[in-house]
Amino acid sequence: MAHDNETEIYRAIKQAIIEQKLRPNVQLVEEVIAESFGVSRTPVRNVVRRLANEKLVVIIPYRGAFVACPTVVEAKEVFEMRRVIEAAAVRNVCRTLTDAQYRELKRLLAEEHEAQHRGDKLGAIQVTGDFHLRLAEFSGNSYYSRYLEELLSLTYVIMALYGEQRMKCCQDHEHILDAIRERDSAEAERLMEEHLRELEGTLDFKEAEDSPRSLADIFKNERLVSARK
Amino acid sequence: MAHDNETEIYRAIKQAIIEQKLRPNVQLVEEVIAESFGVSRTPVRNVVRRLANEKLVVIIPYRGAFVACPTVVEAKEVFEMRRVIEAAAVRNVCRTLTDAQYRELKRLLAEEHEAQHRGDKLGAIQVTGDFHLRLAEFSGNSYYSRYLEELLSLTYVIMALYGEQRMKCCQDHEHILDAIRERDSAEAERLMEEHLRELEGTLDFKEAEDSPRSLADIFKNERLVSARK
DNA sequence: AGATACAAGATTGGATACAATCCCGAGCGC
DNA sequence: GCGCTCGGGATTGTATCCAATCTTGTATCT
Repeated sequence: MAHDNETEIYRAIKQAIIEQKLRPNVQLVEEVIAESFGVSRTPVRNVVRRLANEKLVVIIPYRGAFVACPTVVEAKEVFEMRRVIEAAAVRNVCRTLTDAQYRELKRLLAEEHEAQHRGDKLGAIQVTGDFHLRLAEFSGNSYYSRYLEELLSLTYVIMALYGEQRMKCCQDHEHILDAIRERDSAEAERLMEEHLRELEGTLDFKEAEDSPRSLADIFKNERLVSARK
Repeated sequence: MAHDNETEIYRAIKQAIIEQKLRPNVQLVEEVIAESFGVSRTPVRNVVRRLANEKLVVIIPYRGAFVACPTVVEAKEVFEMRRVIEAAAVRNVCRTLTDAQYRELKRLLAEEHEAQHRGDKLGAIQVTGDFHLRLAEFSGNSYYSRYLEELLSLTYVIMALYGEQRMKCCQDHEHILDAIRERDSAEAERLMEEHLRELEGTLDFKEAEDSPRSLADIFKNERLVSARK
């Protein structure tokens, strides 16, 4: 597979969702995507279905595929799962981290710091995600990275929906990496969970509690408003 | 979606793999499956791709789809992941178990006991899986059940490959359920991890260490055999 | 005026036809 | 006899075509 068409389309759509070029609830019309990539609908369909499996888009039969719009409950599920998986992953990494891996993680933190310094929020978020993902990859169990990749994509969408844009977790990451370096798995795990809890804590679920999730919800609210008048 | 064709095909293939009617490394020829279901290749392709995402089959481009044949390393990854996920799930269940849920789990244990008593190994294994899956569903976080369903299917294949056929975990399950009933989350978690470790321990990785993993390996062995003659 | 029935447009879902790729064996040259 | 090349058969991958379904706009009836 020299350079796979489907993979290319997959990455492009996923990236567009992550970068918020494709906002939640936006419809992904197969033919439009197909034309813009110069292929037929078939591979696009495959990619969309794959994204649906990862819960990044929602398919409504005979209606279309829409960028997912996670509810507050779903968002909390994602973060809980991340805590479970990443805590276990970081425990593993404490046992196995090599010097080369440490340097790479250190490099990512530097990148993150730099991106944050020059105000590149999108870049900072991406690098942050890469840090977590790389950590999971270093855990020596492919499932950690497989599942985390899915959860990370959803995290991006969730942060776009409910998040403040300022991130201040650079310190957290350094502390985690230090603990790993010291082989202190209990502390590393604790820091990781705390870090993810903080990240979840920066989200504003209150205000967006009744953010329109589906069109039906929008109509429901409309009716209530006019009934009250 | 009254009764979805694709879901039906998906369940059938998955069930066949679980029941070992489709053994590891067997090729899933799209047209054959399509004909036996009276549909075209299109929905079959979708199902096969989905199974590939779940690592239950492996797709080799322009060659075909084959029932997965997990290596020893992959098998250990699956069990490690199950420990992480199910430990967390059972912790949650300790906080939220209702009477109705308890009765259902109790009923599953009775079914398991009965199936084991009449020597229905396949049925016992299935019910055992249902117990674990139901537990995950009761955890209140859909990701536990989503991921566990995937890991369970792979567990079936792994046990078919490396497993002794006798299972003796009925007691384990009852102890776990008791601990949950007592709201003793630490104990329940410990028992669950121990149970999964025991299950992994019954597998015989040594003997099957060099079991053929891919078709290429099979062919390689064939050649060696004929070369030896 | 409001509601309902119907038709047109748009989009997806599935079937079919064709192209691309791989495996394998026969034939050829050395 | 051995290796290489080329062609046949099988299977997957992609494009295209038609059917099924949903949405929306319009006309008609009350």
